[in-house]
Amino acid sequence: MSKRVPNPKCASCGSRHKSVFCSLNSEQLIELDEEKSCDIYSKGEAIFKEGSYPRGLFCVNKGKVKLSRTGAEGKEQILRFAKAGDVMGYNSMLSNKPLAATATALEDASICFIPAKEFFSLLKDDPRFSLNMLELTAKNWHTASRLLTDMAQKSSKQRLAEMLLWLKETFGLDEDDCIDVKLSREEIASMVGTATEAVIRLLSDLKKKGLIHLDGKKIQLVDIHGLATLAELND
Amino acid sequence: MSKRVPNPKCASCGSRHKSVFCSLNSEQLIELDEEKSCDIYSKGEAIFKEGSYPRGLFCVNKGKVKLSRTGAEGKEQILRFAKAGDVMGYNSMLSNKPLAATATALEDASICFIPAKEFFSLLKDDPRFSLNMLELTAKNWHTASRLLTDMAQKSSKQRLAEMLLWLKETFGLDEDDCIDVKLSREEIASMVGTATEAVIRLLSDLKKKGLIHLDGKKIQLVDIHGLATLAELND
DNA sequence: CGCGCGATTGATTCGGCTCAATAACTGTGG
DNA sequence: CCACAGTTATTGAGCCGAATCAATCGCGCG
Repeated sequence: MSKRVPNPKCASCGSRHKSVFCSLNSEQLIELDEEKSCDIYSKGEAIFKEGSYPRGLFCVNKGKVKLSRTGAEGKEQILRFAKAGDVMGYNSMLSNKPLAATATALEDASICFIPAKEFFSLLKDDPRFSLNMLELTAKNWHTASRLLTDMAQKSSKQRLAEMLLWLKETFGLDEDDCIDVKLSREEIASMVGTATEAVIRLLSDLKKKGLIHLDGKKIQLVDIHGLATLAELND
Repeated sequence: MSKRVPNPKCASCGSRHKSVFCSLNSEQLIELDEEKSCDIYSKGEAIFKEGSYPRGLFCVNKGKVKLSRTGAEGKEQILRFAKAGDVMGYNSMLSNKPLAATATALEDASICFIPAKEFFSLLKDDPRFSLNMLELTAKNWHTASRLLTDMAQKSSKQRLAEMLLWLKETFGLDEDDCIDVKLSREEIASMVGTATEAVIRLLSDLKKKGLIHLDGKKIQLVDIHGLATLAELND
């Protein structure tokens, strides 16, 4: 399945400056290059699975990844996404708990792997890296607390509108204002926390109201402000 | 409202060894004692409010605190609780975002306040403290991801059973196997993410099934294993 | 002892889930 | 390049959990 490939160099990684590794010096980057490895995962392939213990940190070099959790009846719940420059698996290593989520490639992706030893050595020796990681985990909490509140209090229509805006923030829009990621209706449903059929009906509803346009998996955001209003207020 | 009181000493704080401060040496503890302050908040009083920026870290010395967030229509959603030894407000400081939650004393509480400067100085100079904080924020994520999945997928009855077990884990049981915290039905509802009336009906349901006993605000857990089964499986 | 908020119960409504049937689409091999 | 098989998307009907609204009860507190 996954295929080992030559390491891309951290120093020339376009995403480094937006990542937790932004503060590393060239010496640290060279060490990282020596210790890490890199694999290609094809679309749909699992990078790691919830419940297991990771031996290191995963960092997305290229591609899009969904992080999801399997609920009581085997139903998937998407927790977040990762794209180039994002790291995964750190929560599990830091808390010494099994991985809370499964990571799956949404498209062919190249993922670097940094052994735990190297990760902890950075944490111990570089306070700036520690602070970056703390900032990252703290932001996660901020996002999670909002999601939790929304999930508990908002209607599925509001949540869908919100998720569309979230996808826009995460992946951006292409030249046609379409959300730049391909997700199945089922995957959207497991973000919103509802049934696939409901997503289809709600999307078609939003289209009818002129807030979005649909063309297969492509979702064009027509009225972003309208979506935001819908997500906040009721109906 | 809140009343400044003489600082309790960190070194003699019964909760220190279970807290993020467990690794501090006596010198660091003395410095902490000098920098911090301590206030008494009475039941129902707000310790801090979501949306504002904290000037430091809050640490519960005595008492129980709920951390909640106000949703779109002013409805409260309880995110977590804090008790002696727990710290609050760090996510906001670390991510430089406004506080995501409001902290309210559930009973008269004594809360220490550690100025941001001192907090960041500890983070910078003591890698063990950084690691403790990282472990804490990472565990938060683990909990939040489970809550999120449950909120999205489980029935309100299952969530209620789960919350009762969660309260047991957090606050423990008294000599009568009653959950050792007093919450209104409304507060329970804003944990579970449902309406007050629903909580009442569901609690009475659990009582009928012999899983719990009720006596006013006191909730006695009769069949913990049964509750756990209910929380996991369907109905 | 009475007031008022929190708790409880009942009736009704509605959103959203489930089940079922069809249609559109994707990739695969002939 | 087309036919086929297996998904994935869509639509419809019916049902159920849970929210809402309304009324009463009971307990704690002043």
